[in-house]
Amino acid sequence: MCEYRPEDLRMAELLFPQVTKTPAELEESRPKRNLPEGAKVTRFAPSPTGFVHFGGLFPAMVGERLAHQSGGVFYLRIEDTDAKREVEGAAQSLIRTLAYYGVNFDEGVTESGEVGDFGPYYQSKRAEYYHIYAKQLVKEGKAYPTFTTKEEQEELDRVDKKQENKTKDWHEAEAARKEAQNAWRAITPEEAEAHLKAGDLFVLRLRAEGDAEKKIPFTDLVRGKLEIPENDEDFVLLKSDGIPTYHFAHAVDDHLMETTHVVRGEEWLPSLAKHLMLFSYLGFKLPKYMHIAQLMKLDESGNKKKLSKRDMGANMEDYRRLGYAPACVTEYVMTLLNSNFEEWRTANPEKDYTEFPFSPKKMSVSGCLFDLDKLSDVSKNTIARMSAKEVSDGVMDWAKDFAPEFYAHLSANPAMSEEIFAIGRGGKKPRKDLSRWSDAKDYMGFFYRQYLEKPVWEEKFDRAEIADLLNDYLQNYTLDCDNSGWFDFVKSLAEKHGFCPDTKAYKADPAPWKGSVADVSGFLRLAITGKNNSPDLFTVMSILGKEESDERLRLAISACN
RNA sequence: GGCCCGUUGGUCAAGUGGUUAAGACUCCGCCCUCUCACGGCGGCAUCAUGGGUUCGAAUCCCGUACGGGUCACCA
Repeated sequence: MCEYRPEDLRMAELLFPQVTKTPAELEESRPKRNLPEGAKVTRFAPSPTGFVHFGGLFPAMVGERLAHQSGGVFYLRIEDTDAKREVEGAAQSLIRTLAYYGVNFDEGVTESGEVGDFGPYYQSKRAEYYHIYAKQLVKEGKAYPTFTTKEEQEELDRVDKKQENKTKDWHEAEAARKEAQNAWRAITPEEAEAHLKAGDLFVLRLRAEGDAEKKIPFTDLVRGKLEIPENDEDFVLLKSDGIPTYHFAHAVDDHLMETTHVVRGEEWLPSLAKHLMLFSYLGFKLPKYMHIAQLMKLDESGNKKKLSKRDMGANMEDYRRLGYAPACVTEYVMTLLNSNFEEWRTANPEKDYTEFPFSPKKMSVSGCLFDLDKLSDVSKNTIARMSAKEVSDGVMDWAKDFAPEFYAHLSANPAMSEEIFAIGRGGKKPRKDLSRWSDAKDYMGFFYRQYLEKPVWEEKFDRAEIADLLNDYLQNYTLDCDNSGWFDFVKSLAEKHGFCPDTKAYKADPAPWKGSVADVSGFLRLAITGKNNSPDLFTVMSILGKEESDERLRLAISACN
């Protein structure tokens, strides 16, 4: 078992003189999870390079659901292994944004610091652990260093890899890779020592004994059975600054943190072979994998493309500004995650979405298009299920930050705002007027005198006639009755002025009439709300009160001239 | 270019060898109705393609096309 070759031992000492522990000793000193059977441990492991976008909320919610629905643990690990790309404060804003959408962590990096026994949860603080395993791999002859001088390194840093890939000659690149791989594999401890003395930098590479022609059967929890070629690439484990690459960090961290289910985007599928090899070389138990489909958008030429950070609507902060309630967004994400969610929702309108039995197997394998229309629809339904208070609070909360003037009106009389949002709420056929908080002003702004528009009368009616009618109404109406009593009054008023009280009769034979009761209601509506559409007029006037209604009628009458 | 993954209406999709190929969104029409919103009814429109296997294929196999991903000391 411990039959190491002397040159490998020598190499290990040369490269990692500071490492004294063995993996076994390390693991002995680490805590172990003690979770019930079936409890899943998942993580969200972003690199702190910017804001959370839709494509990030996706896997985060999957991990959260999986863990919490099984009584397990969901933790946040920050993959800050690339100092060059790191953005100041990204981790904190990410935590806040996810919390806003109800994605909360049990463990890991939090706003108030690190929580949990399996830390550190910043990869940049875990160098010690990576080096212990790295040294072990060198001892076993499964890893070797390749050296570059500082100058060569600077040159490499200058290359824009993305650009290079576009114009690359793939055959040439592959041949060069193989050649370099073979040359460096033969490095002796003596050569390494000379490089180290010269101050050269090294990266540690895995000695990959794989054959790309051979396929490994693999089962992904989302995608089912897959065939992946064995890894034959001596990929980098440790960069020249001693910090691990994603691949190595993934293996070490998810092993030590006892992750049971790795949830990540399907862009990782091509590197899965590397991870299988690493786990096997390190003797780690392989976690279950879920590679979830990317969210797509339509580009100019009509092709689907990965939704990127730059895209409009990708930044989760945008949704707050645009007035989408977090509950609406999570609801929409759930419909994308599991297509039977909508059916479940119809059957369980009052339940929290966390009660839905989420299933990885029901996730789509092909990337779906982000659909704003659908989001709006889901939002309307979600808001329709909320209480008047929730809606009123939601609108106010939004307006406070993004429409201060509107907020001033709302907050001056929150009770009235709640009364307004109570219109048509509840019951079997609730109104669905709002898909976003920002729709509120258009919908109910007219309640506030400042937003009341001047009536624009229809040309086909005589202004004097309208004024006369409104005047008659003003002198004789009462709100001291119920809706149907009020409408009976409107009908009688209509008839008195030569308007048909029955719209059906009017449609059948309009000739004897000036118009119908619908037109009369229209005059009143325009006078009271300044608009052609509004919720039920009687309710609107009741909320406004007799005094304000009277005043508006007077204003409208004077606008008839 | 190599490798991997995918392809059911405009969008999201159900579907696992026999279905009139669900449902939701969008759009259109009608009904309800004092307007709007809601609700009800109806309509448009789908198995990428060519070969097999089978009594029978959206479903299984092979090829083709198309789309996506990936091939860094980025994650």
